[in-house]
Amino acid sequence: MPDAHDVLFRTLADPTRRALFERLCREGEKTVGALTAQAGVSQPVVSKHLGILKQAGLVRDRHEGRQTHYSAQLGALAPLVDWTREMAGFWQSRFNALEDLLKRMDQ
Amino acid sequence: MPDAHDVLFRTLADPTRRALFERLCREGEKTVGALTAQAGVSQPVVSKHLGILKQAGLVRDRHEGRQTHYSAQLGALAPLVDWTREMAGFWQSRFNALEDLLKRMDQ
DNA sequence: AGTTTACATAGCTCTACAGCTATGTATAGA
DNA sequence: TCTATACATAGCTGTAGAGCTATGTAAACT
Repeated sequence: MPDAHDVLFRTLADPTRRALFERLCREGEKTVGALTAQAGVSQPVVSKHLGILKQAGLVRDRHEGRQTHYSAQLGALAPLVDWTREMAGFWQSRFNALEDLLKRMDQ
Repeated sequence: MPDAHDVLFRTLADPTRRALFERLCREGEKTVGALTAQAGVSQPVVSKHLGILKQAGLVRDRHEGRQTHYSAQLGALAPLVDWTREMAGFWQSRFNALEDLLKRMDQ
């Protein structure tokens, strides 16, 4: 039974799938057709990726007639942020190459 | 040519490899032997994973006699943090399920 | 009812890669 | 120098999964 980090990393590791998620983040809700038009892969492949993103909790779907609208669920990224913070935390007292990183995280 | 995000996500997607990186973050510098003893896979596999982590910039190696000491390079996680922040940014004006996330990121 | 459109599912192939064992290389010790 | 130790590399096998085409399902339109 893979943990939350596992699912997130594995889901986002595929470039095509990550690109779909990024588009949904940037441009908001999109239909499968609209996503397919720019994805560079076939419609079944897009549907499959969206299914995997949905399983990971990264997207929601909304049915409207025969269209399905997908949208990103940003909250699902929380475990990833936590993991990064945790790794950074372990290191906090060791090096200072991480100052850059912490500056980024704290904005 | 895969970009930095691609390399990071793909590198961290493997559980065995991510576990190695996590141990190096938690416990600091370790030899290949010490890592192998707890990894649950053979020594060549550990060496291979460490090589991949090194290529991704996530670890450094230091040779001392016939031992090789590996240590985590936290700075390499920066692109991942930036990516997450970017995705969050795109959404900032859309939903507020992300308030949780931003709270975490800003500490 | 029949057709078209939108998406999902099924079934296949092919490649990437994680794991193994065996071997190579280099350092430490006898 | 000969052996033992520590790690890296080579070569192989098995499997997960990303892509495809073909087909299924369901809604809109005529």
